[in-house]
Amino acid sequence: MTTVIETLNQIKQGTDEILREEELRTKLESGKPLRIKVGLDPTAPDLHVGHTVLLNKLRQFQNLGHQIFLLIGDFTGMIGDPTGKNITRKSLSKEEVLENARTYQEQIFKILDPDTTEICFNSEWMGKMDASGLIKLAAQHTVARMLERDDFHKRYTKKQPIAIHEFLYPLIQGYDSVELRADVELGGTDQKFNMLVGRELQKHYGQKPQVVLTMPILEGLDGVQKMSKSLGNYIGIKEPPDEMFGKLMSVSDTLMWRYIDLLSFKTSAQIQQWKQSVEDGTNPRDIKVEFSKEIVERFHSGDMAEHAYKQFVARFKRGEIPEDMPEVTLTVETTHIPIANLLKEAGLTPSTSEAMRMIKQGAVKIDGERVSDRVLKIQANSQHIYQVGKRRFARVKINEK
RNA sequence: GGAGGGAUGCCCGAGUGGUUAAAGGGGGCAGACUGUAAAUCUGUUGGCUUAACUGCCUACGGAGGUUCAAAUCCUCCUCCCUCCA
Repeated sequence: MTTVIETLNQIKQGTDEILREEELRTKLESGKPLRIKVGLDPTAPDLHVGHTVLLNKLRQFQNLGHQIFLLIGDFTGMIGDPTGKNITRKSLSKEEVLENARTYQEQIFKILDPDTTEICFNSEWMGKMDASGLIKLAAQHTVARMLERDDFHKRYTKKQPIAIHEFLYPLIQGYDSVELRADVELGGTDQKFNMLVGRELQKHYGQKPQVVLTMPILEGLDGVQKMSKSLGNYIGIKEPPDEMFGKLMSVSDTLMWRYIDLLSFKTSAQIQQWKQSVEDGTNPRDIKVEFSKEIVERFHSGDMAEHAYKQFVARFKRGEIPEDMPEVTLTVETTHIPIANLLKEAGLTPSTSEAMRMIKQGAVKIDGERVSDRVLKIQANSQHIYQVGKRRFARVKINEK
């Protein structure tokens, strides 16, 4: 029989902050399954490894017998979380929201247990709320307190615009906690403010305030901004093994420790040992390989992880041509096609000008042979392997019309 | 309601009539090197085209106008910021 203290310690591991810990303890002591809320943005159905930091924590709660509520913010999606960009998002249609939700489930149940996961939409109650309800809700908070929120504060002091409706976002998110009667809400550290508003609102509506649990946010591949699809610095959990492995390997030697801390299931003793061995002269690359294999195995399989590793070595250490590559067939009007046009048509470069540049820079190879002639014509009825840079390959077949 | 300031390429940001496809930085891409798609150094970074930076097209919030010539001047419009009320 594990004690509440042990459970609490287990939950605390890897978290950024728990507000307030005593309250969580009291809730756990009640012995009842807790209602755990987590909010999701309906616009980005592609989950990346950054999300899994949070999801793994949710899974842990499930393992302890608690109930997860995945709240899809389809109503709040109309506002868009004010992240410093004053772009008004276009609202999604009902169908799009449902479609996105379905994609979410598909991915999320790779980690969560469907039996104790409930999916809900905040349009359910927000769609019904009328203007007077909204005013009542808005009356629960003050402008000064809103401006305490870090990014509002920054924008305000930097004289950047803040639209009134952006203030509604935290209020609605907070109100969701009221509707769900949440005991605990989980989110990234960037959600702290919104989640705290939930506590306030729950008190106003006569509920016990939820415990707010924040998880660290994983930086993207650039090591600076948070991992997100829109910034293109992410590793998606659905990505093919080779791609996933490569991206993990491209993480810088310093950033890799952050990834390991947040994503690896290795014990902290093991991680400590890794750090020590690098200090003693082990090549960080070797640790990165170990770690990358672990992650690829988690989302694919051990065999695929091993295979991805072998491919990686072949391709980047020995400069070999990969096994799989896209096959493209082009049909040309004449007996030949200029190389630059071919590269564009085959999708290896976005434009012919770019193709010209790549040739000039020595990035283009045909069947492994570097191309230096910018005006090279490729004969029709031929098939070759074309390469641009180290990572773009295609087998292109040219037919004459 | 009044007064003033601003909108430039993926992002930030110079540029106030011509040599501006537009300085500089960031990011991206490529090459070299290597221990990896790390780090570092170098190059490159609108599109189509040509033997050739050769020619053409598109571009400085939007629409007009002045001029041989406009990102730069004028008019109107849209959006944003500041101060006053």
